[in-house]
Amino acid sequence: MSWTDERVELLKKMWGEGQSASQIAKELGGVTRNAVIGKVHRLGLSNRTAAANSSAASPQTEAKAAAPKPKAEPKPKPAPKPEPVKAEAAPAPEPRPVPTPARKAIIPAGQPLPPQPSANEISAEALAKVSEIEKKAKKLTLMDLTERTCKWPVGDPATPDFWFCGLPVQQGKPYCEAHVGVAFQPVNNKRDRRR
DNA sequence: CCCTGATTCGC
DNA sequence: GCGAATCAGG
Repeated sequence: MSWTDERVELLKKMWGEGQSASQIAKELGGVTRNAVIGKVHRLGLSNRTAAANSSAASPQTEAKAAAPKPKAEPKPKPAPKPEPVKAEAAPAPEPRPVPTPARKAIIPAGQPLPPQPSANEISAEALAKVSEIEKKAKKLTLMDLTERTCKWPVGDPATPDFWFCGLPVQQGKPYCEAHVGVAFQPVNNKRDRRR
């Protein structure tokens, strides 16, 4: 793949939007993030992190014209416009989005899969967070899972409505932040006296 | 460990 | 000019 005009433009656009080199590379396809970064530099773009200048007055005259930035593209994460049109059937706000008992042969990565907060009491906070997250879930299928996609199962595996969260996992864990929250809930009241 | 960008340097 | 390898943070 070569840097056609279009590709360069997309690169510029995305870079300007603050997308990471890897994301840009993924979008462009056929190039690695290194290629993207290299190009960015050659294009004279680059460095948005220049704030790392130590107070030390370097001999290098930093004639930096950090001014003309008509770049008025706030492009933040716009308001989450949840469609008023909600699913039908049973959006059943289960108080217990408890995963499914399908973690049998599923889940490739041979991850721990400890969850099942069934008998556990999960904070309403966490639950709310989870249901919230599930809206953003990428709804991956088993085959789409990778070492770094949240493997939290949602729905009934015996149903076509079954999928895995798929959001970026929290480093190390097999789940995303929200799911780690409910999955690895402290084993609290477990230390009941046995005596 | 994963991810980010920055740089180098052979091609 | 290109980008893999490598470097340097987080």
